[in-house]
Amino acid sequence: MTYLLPPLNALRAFEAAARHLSFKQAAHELHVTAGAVSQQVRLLEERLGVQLFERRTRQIILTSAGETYLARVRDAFRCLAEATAELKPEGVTSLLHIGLHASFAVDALRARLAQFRRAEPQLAIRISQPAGLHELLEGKVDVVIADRVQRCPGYKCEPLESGFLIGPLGTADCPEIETLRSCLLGDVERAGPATPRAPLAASAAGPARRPSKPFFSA
Amino acid sequence: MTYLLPPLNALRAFEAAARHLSFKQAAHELHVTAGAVSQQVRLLEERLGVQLFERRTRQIILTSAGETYLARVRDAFRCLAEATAELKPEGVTSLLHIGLHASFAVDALRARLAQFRRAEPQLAIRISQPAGLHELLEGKVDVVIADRVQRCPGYKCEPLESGFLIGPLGTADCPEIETLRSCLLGDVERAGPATPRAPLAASAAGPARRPSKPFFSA
DNA sequence: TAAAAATACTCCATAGGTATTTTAT
DNA sequence: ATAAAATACCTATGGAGTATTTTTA
Repeated sequence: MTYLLPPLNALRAFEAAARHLSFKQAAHELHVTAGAVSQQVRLLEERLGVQLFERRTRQIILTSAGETYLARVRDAFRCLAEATAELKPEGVTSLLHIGLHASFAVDALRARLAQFRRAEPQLAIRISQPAGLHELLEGKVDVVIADRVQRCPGYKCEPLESGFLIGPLGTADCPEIETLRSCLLGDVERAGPATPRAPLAASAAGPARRPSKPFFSA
Repeated sequence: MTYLLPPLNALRAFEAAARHLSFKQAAHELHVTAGAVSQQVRLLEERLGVQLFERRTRQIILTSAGETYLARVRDAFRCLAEATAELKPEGVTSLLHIGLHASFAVDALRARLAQFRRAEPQLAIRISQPAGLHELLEGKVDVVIADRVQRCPGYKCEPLESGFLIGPLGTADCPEIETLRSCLLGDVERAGPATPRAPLAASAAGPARRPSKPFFSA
């Protein structure tokens, strides 16, 4: 009972491209370049030996094979996404993974994060720096703290004193993130003795491209 | 409508490991080492923030979370595998991708392959060398010609004059492969003028680990 | 000419290998 | 003593970036 599967990452590229009928838009969604999507799709087509798209100038359209394939691939992905989403409740956000944009000094946030820890003592916290929208999108972190934001469709983006807290839309499910925001804003009363509030350091560094390493180090 | 998916390759490792309840067996199925599977599963668990296996000595067992997850992941994979399998008929084996083990000289097979081309003139053929079970399992080639075979569960393995032709079990669906085997054996009459038969060169080189490059070069 | 896709490189992050350690049978 | 899994370290491949070309609206 061993499944014979095509390259799964290429499938993702195909699915996104087919949904948007555009390599460029797919690339935007996946946070990669159009060239990467083009490559992956071509790879998939070669592997399958089936043409999935018909390339017109400035547009792509699905072949009939591509159309039927899309439907089924999409079902499978939805299935995986749902299964994954429903898996979490098991450990009901016992770990909050916070991503910090490169432009933030961890030290400057230390006091406020300590406050947050006291407010949510049962919650484990992990900090990763640098982190950007990438990491959020890929599920590597649960929230990102950044100074500036370009575009984050599908995400909730709330202003802080200086910077923004970007998290998943369905924050209703995750009150801890609201608490985090409160702590970062400073208007938390119920959280132990008031600590002197260090100002948020927000220097304007270039956007961090990739996380250097510290993900999942522990 | 953008899906949030965990690393898909790690999912494959998990699925195989969960099915076998063994990293080692899973590694064998996936043609990687046990360490690789171990890494991938750990990565997945960290990413999900959920323990999927309980590690005992010399064995692993699924946590309840892992069990429910397995069921759904397996469904999704089956869905993908079926969709992919049913996709081919569209282009009804218009391209046969033949993998050649490193120990075979392409030149020695040239005459017989030419015979095969004449026998199946409508069929496009691609040759890749070196190729091993890997490439077959991963779908990079449709058949492999090798001199020796260790273990290939789930594959049809037929002897040639010298060496073996290894292909998918359901060869009933693919008469072309049978024709190929006939040509390689030499007992083909209906295929044009008889050509002098070059003997199969089968030197015993070490097993080729990875394909150097020529896959999908055209 | 503009805009999207194809293409040809270059690079690096990560998947995977090797070797070693751990642990319970 | 053995066999499976964990782990550390290193290598190499595949995926992604940049730059360029192609094509037609």
